[in-house]
Amino acid sequence: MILNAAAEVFAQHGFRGSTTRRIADAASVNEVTIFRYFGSKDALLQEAISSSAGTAFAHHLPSEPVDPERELGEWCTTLVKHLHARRAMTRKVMAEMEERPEMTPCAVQAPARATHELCSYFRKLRSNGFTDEDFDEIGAATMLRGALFHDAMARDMMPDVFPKPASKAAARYAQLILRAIGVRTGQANASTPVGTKTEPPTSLDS
Amino acid sequence: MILNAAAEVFAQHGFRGSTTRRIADAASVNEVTIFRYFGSKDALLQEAISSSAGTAFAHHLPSEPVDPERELGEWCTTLVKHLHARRAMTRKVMAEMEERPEMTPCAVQAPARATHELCSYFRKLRSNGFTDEDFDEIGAATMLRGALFHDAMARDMMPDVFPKPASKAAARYAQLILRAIGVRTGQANASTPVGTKTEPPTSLDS
DNA sequence: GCTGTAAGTAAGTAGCCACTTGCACGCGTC
DNA sequence: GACGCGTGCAAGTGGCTACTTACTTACAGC
Repeated sequence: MILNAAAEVFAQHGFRGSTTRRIADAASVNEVTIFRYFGSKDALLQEAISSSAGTAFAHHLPSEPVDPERELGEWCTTLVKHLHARRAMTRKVMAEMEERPEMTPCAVQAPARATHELCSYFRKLRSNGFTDEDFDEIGAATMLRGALFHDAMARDMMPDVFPKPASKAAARYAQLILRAIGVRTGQANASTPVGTKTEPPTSLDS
Repeated sequence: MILNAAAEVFAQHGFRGSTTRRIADAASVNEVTIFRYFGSKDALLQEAISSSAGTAFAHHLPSEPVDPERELGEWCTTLVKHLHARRAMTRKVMAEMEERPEMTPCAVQAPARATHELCSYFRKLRSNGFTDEDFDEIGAATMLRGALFHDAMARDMMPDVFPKPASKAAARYAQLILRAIGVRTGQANASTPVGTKTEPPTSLDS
């Protein structure tokens, strides 16, 4: 399908690098077919990107918290996987924002929804007595989302400065944010599990 | 100066959008001069980017913590300003990483140093008795850096989901991470200051 | 005044780009 | 078998791009 091919080529090469020839090759159609269907490269990529961004993140936080550490940990882990799978596309859209601002609105909806969901979960935590602190849920939600976003986007550029293993990092961020808003978590605070010890931070640049 | 002009054009338009003509115009020199000096567009941009990334982040955390909330808050605030000022360049470098991996190494040094500095500050906090928890300092440092990075990169794309005002967000992240690692902070936990109340999160999508 | 050097100017080359045109082929319908 | 329809193919257009060449101008030191 042409749209999928266009989205993949865009994720790899960005707007200017997504030549109609490359997209046609990736979609195994003739270059002319693209213009017959979509009229122009701009229209094709616009549609490809928004249809690709439309693929929503399905996993939801429970409406009534039961085991915050587990629930939030799982949610964060799947969200990071989702973000990581789309990191190439996200990077390109963010880089192209200044030149092509018409791309952004669709790309922004998903993260906005996620932050919103986090906010109301945090509020539920407070109203259900998991914490008695009067914390700022927007700040906490944004901070957690920031950590997840950063991990998904930047880990492959500089793997040395991220907590390992990658599969457990998201749960650790979740634990930290729960502690920050005064929710008691099971273990002390995520000391490194035995056998997968992270190297001492003094050797970061090795 | 040609290098500065090239860095600016690249930050605005990315690699493929940085035509030698554009750079020459921005630098107010003749296009041919560029080739006489640098030989090729690739060489010019490579040099421009690494020289621009070389501008280090000067502000340092104290080697002996005294007032963690203030010290860390100020450090985070200036770091976010620094990241924010360079956000266009950072976005482009990240987007171009897959196609031009030779750009990344220089862009990665600064954030690695910052994380490293955070780590040792956190360790000092523990050894100096500001907290008695056995927290994972790499996780905490990365989380904080992630929040700052995310704020600097994404706030202008989706300002609605970030804590306001922007100038105080960094200090709030700092407060949250301190709470997460068990350091007592002055006020409860950053309830919104009177008069700049953030809107209720239910109206996020308005 | 001569010379070397740094810079500008004008023109051109070869290649890629988005996009267009015209024509051919195959396939299902009536 | 005529028709419409979807698609492929070949070729071409005008514009941009990196980069080159050949020549000119301006200035500084001797």
